[in-house]
Amino acid sequence: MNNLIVSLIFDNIMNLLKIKGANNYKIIAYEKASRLIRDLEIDVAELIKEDRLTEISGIGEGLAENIKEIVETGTCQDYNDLAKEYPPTLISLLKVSGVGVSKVKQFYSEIGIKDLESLKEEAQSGALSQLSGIGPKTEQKILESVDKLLSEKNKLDLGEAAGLAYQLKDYIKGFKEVDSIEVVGGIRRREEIIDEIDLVIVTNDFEKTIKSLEKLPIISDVARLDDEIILADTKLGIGIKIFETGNSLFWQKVFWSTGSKEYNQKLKEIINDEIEDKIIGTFEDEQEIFKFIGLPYIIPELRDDLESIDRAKNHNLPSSIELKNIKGDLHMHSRWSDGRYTIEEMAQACQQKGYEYMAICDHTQALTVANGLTPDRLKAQWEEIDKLNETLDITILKGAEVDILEDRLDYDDDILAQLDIVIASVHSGFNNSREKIMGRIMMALENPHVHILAHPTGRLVLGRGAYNIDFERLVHKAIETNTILEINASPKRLDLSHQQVKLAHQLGAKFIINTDAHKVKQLNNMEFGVGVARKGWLEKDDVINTLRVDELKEFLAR
DNA sequence: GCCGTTTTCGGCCCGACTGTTTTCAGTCG
Repeated sequence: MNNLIVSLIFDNIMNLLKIKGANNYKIIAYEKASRLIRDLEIDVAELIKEDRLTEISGIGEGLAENIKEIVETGTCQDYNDLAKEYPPTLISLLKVSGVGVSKVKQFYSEIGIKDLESLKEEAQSGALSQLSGIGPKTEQKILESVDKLLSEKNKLDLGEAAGLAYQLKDYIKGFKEVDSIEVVGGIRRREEIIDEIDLVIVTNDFEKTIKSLEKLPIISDVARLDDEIILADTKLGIGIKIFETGNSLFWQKVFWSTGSKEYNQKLKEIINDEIEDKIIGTFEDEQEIFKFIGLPYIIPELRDDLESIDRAKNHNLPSSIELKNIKGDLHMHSRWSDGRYTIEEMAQACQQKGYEYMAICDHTQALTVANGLTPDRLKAQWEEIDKLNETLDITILKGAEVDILEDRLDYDDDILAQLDIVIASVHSGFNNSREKIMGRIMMALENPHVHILAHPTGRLVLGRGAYNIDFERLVHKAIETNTILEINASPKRLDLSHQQVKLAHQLGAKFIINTDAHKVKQLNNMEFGVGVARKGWLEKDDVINTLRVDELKEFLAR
């Protein structure tokens, strides 16, 4: 539980150092350390105990001292000093689109703007465009972005929220007085944006549990709402709601706190009073509750889609795809472009997951910022893949994530024809007109060598809207050209969304679930992609990376 | 702030493109 708070404070230090205008390498050092600590498999407290912090490359004496201080006290002097100089609320301004360090400094020093609220006021009054370098267009753009950020305040994407929730679950599980705990609510339903972490616990000492929670550095405040509910605030902004219940009612509580409000209302309509009165016995699991009320089991992912209740009544629910059905991951990067691990390291990790196959799809030459591969470097990469295929117990496919440029793909057809798998995607011109961006995507879909359209809409969860696309037209073209639509499993993308998956599925599209991993750890994001597929009513056969390796090869050779 | 030494300092370093503004800050994977 310590890693998250260390990472958070280092992020804050990094941002305040940027605003202060500190040495860039110092900033990079904090940024890197924050990432290292966040991705660490074990708790930093363990490393401190064994005096091994500085064994991590990137953590020196100075950072190690700060880490120790944070683990002991929840903060560190370096951060406190910076926070005295610059209000930490300034960091939120850096997220505003069109605003960087220099504008934050300008806003703060010239008109005292120190948070999103005051920036909104000044932009609304027109005071912003009076400053040098800011015109009415920038002011308007800032205002729009600030409104969006304010509406997203204290919300996290599914990946961050679930990461925190799982850590909390593990931590609370260790309390002696706690018998059972489960993550429920939006995280269990696999909502893409989470505004509250919901947990159900069975504890025989409510007060003691609250006291233990208060000790956690990531938690800023714990309060008791009533006999059954604990509310807590976190330093990540998101709130936590903990439902306390007795042992005999644990699964009922899990059941009722998983569905959305509207969903539970509709469910109650079909559960008559007589049955409801009887749902007080002890159940072994949720399956038993569904059996008791006379419905087939409805997966948590569908418990905000009212249609699933009607379909359940008619015994017409899908046989939803499961994580264990996934046989391989076909979109990941290596050090050849902007990934952080070698092909061998990625392959070993995929092997450990029990995958039969994987594909390395590094970026192509136009994406210079991501060290995209020229055809010559691509061919050199093939030699490495050939060698690994001889020794490893997993099939590595040769692929590329080819950039969809203005009027062509980033590799010629003769190169594309030699690849096992071709993924096409847009990484430029996000603001193209509908006509232009659709023309580019249509061109890619029509290319016979392209198997997959990756992150088809370009949206970022809590970050950026989709390109200006005509989604149904895109789907129809994908079906016509036998191109697979990607469900990008990165919780920052979840692109397609579950609503789009449901629609495209109805239209007849086929899908693939890929992680787009740039690091070994991101291969774990597959569960979030599968969540989108389940929310989108998909079954195993709708998703091509559930095929066995020989079936997949046959499919790709088409 | 970290690292690696020709061991106590010097090197580390995305960069082309966009858009609004009038010279440069912000953006992208």
